[in-house]
Amino acid sequence: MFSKSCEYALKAVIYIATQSLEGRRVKIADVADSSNTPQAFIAKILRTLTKSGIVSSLKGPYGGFEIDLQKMKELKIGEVVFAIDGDAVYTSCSMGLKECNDADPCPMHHKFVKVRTELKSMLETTTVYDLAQKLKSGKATILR
Amino acid sequence: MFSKSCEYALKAVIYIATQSLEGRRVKIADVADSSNTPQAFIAKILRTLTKSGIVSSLKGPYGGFEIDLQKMKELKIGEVVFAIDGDAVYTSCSMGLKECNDADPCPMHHKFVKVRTELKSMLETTTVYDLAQKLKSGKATILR
DNA sequence: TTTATTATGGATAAATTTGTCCTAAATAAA
DNA sequence: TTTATTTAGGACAAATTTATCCATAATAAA
Repeated sequence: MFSKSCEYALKAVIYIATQSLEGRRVKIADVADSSNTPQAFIAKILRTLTKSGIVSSLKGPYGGFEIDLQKMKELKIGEVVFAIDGDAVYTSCSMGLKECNDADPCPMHHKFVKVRTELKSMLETTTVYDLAQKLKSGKATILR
Repeated sequence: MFSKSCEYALKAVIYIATQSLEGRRVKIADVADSSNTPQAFIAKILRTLTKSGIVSSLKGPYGGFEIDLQKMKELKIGEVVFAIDGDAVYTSCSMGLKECNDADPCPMHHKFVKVRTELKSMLETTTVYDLAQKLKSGKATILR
């Protein structure tokens, strides 16, 4: 569904959000440990997320990553997915056709669009804040 | 969503079905041309589909691939997806957790399951015959 | 101002997926 | 039985994704 990079990004963003809720900035090593992702790899992904304005970063001692409360309440997980995987989830054809749309569809198009629309709406309505709450409350996990 | 191999498989199976409806067995080169897939690669995928019993093959002159009418009416596209990509579509966690289920979910689990259930039901109710009809009638394309 | 700390960035490596090529085996027709 | 045709199978190559490593830049505290 999503690339591995994107899966890592989602975990990282949600973890950073939980820590920001507690007023803590988190280091790369922290993120890697707490989201079970390879450190050097998640570091690279975090760069992308920083450039995209999804998280903010600070170098040096007491530095690290954070997401402010206002931001995480507005931030939809779809934006994280888009930052890493682009618009493939929204536009790509289930059979891999370059162009596939209502006017000129592949055989699966109409059925597939229904599912994709539901996915899209899920991604566009779920906020990072929502998910961070679930993680923080212990109702969900990010490890394993 | 699906692997490229799986996309190719779907196109190939639907194409073979349309030809079987016309009473024609199709050669690998045919399938490759008509579904816009690399020949040697689709050949390998067809082997898997043959082993899985999704299509049947015959060697030698006048040989090729086919799917009988009864079979294509029963065959759900989910079976094709499963033959190539395994059960990832049905079971894999959106955040990549090894285990993720109702009892021990990732933060996105409950929302994701809804989408996945819809996808699953689509895959389990759509037959190859349905899609072959769409292609045959010109209401859909498999090229581009 | 120096030092320790932490993100940034680029080069490179490993793993996986995608794609190609060649030979063998089976089959139908002549 | 021989030949042409077509799938089967395995080895190998290219491309992409995932992952690691090391040097640099920025920052806070001493």
